[in-house]
Amino acid sequence: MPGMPESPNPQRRSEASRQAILGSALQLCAEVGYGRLTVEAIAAHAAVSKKTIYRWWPSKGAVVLEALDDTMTAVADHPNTGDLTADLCTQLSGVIELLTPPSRSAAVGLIAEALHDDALAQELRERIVRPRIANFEQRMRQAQADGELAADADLDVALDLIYGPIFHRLVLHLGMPDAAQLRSLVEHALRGISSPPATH
Amino acid sequence: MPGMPESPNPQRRSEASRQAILGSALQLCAEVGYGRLTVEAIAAHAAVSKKTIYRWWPSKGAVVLEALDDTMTAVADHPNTGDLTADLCTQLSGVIELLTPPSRSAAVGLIAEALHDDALAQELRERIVRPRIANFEQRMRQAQADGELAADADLDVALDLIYGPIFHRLVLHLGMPDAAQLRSLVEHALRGISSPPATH
Amino acid sequence: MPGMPESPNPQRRSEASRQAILGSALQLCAEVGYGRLTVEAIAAHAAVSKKTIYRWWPSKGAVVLEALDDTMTAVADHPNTGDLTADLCTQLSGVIELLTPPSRSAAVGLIAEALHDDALAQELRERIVRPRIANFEQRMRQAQADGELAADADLDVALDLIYGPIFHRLVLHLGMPDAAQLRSLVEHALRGISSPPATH
Amino acid sequence: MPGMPESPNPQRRSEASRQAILGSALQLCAEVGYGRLTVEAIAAHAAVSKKTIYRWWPSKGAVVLEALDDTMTAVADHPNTGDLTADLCTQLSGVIELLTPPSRSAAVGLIAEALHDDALAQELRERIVRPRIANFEQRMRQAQADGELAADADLDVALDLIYGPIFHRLVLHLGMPDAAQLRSLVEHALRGISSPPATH
DNA sequence: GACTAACCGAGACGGTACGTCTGGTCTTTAC
DNA sequence: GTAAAGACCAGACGTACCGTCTCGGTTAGTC
Repeated sequence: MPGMPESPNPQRRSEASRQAILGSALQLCAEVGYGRLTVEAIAAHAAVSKKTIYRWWPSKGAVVLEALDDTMTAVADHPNTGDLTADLCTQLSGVIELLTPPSRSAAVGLIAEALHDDALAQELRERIVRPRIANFEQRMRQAQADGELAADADLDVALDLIYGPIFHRLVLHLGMPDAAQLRSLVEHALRGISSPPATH
Repeated sequence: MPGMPESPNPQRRSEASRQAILGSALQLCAEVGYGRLTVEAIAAHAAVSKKTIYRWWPSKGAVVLEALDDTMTAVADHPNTGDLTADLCTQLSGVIELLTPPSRSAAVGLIAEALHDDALAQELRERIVRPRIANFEQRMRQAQADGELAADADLDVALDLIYGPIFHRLVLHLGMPDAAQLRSLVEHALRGISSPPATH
Repeated sequence: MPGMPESPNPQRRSEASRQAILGSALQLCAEVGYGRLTVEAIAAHAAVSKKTIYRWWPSKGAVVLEALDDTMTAVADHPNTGDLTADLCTQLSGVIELLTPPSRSAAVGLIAEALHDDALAQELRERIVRPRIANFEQRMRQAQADGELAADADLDVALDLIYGPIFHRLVLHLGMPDAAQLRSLVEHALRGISSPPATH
Repeated sequence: MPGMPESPNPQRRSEASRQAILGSALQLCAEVGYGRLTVEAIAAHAAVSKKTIYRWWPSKGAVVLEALDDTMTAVADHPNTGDLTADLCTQLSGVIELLTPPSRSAAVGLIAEALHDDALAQELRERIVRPRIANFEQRMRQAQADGELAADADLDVALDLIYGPIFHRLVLHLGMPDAAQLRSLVEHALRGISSPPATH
């Protein structure tokens, strides 16, 4: 029963207010950073009542998430040029851009907030993450069909090995990889999943 | 000149208060979660003046970081049984335990806060992360000496491939791997770094 | 443009909160004394946010002053039985009661605070003191019209001679006069002002 | 058993510290006003430990009282030129000077504090006020002997009528009298006490 | 001349209250 | 009946002083 907590009538909702709120959220997030972003400031900047925000979203995280979801549709999708390694590097570069710089990135702010807000975490996973994973798997299966990737490659492991390094570096503040490092990481990861590991 | 910002005289510092504060921080963090942890509550629980906390730490994040650092010394160090894969799994299990459950884990709270606090991020990296990386590299070099690992394996890539999956799953809320999945991940990762990838 | 510093909109003010705050202030003042009265305690006792107090009053003194003003309207007014001496004694007794005991009297606490808070002193004079002086002068002019008092008596001097002794005794802790002493003081004071002093 | 609470040995007391403390108290009081005067600031300004202050005085009020007592000895004593009215005006002018301006006067600060500190009030009365009253009565008795004042004049009433106006004006913030007003007040007061009032 | 008691400076400590800030709810008024 | 405006309760923030308490270092007075 998703969408349940909306008691007010969504049909009478002001689309103008919604747009103003989402836009203000992203803009302010870029200006002062997610941490210093407040519902108060969003309301003031969007010339909207705080009540209006709380009527439609449970928290500032939810606002930013919807804003991000809106702008991110069809962003960071996997290209398909026939060269899997290059395509993955391209897509990963897009993801890195989304997360840089961490202190001004709405996505990073959202990730941080979701770490102690289970409801937001769930929304983040279902609305933002899952679709990208699906898109990733689709591209990988294409690669298998094209013979670029072993047919028995474990796509779950692939996901972890390919995307892990970026988030590992993000949360431990080890610096994002440059293009060469990124390519090296992707190549090593692909090599790791190309066939089942030898068991002793 | 690290440690400089301490204007008060560290020699006259009350060790009892320090212990009470760090202990209370960890306990309350486990009880209510890092997000709902407050300096006020730490002070009350430790029977300590708020001033005493602010005298020695700049923020609640710094308190939790020091608490974590204290308790984590010699925790999560890399064992050496001669079986690299097993040892890595053992150590990774320890790390996973530290991060579970996310909403009650002090480490996860700290990670979240560091994402929008550059000073804290630096402290986190230097005091918590760097020593573990050094320990990891030491174990890996041992493995190379033992012939368990290719002598030319890139240890930076190894770090990303081995630890990446855990943090990837943490921040995108994909669930931590169980023992079998963990072993599979480690095996694939090790396979990925065992030799330079074939370039086409 | 008096009352200017109120930036919030006074029309939307909650009268219930105002009453609760003023009532709590007086009650707590009587219980613990003005010196130990805190804004924090007023807020807690009135079940009101501290912010609400600071929104409408600049200090605890201002709160107590308004509370006193509210309750004191039409209290300590000058009776008119046709016997000036008796009427003055009656009114002075009322004033003495307001100031007794000094350590529990809101009025005395206010007087003490106003001695080092110029803004409060001005409020005290204009809102509390001036109206009583006006009332006093009215009664005295009535006495002049009735022939009880010399028509050329200096009412400013009268004010000082009649009320001075009470405040003199209050601030130097010489004890308040009993009824007989009070009558004696009033009689001497009236005698002093009944005609211009002989100049040598 | 006065002087009892001094457990430390007064013989070993540092006179230099005592002087520094009393001097700093008066100076800071003049600079920032009694209300903003703190024990902390006195200690810092006198280059003295807070402990040393609390060892010898129970409160900041006691410090200021002693400082005042020290400097006020032989100040504000009653002159005797043979002209009672003039002498009283002279002495009253001295008192007024001590109380002006109220917000910077140590004496006024002390008066304010004593209004909610009974112990301080008692000290104030016994060490500062009583000696002045004795001195006043001595001068008045001299005037009676000289025939300047009726032999049966009530000196208690005289005290109230002569000093009352000043403290009345002080605490109700009505402004201090100028020389002419002061003389007028004194003349009226003296007239009031010159003989018992006519009773109807 | 060494001993020893205690006063001294310095300042960390447990506390209390301050006045400010933000979060999320509730009320009022205009459209 | 929805929305803007904004007052409200709640409570954490970081600061200022309070009065108490150790610390060494110094300075008497005693042996």
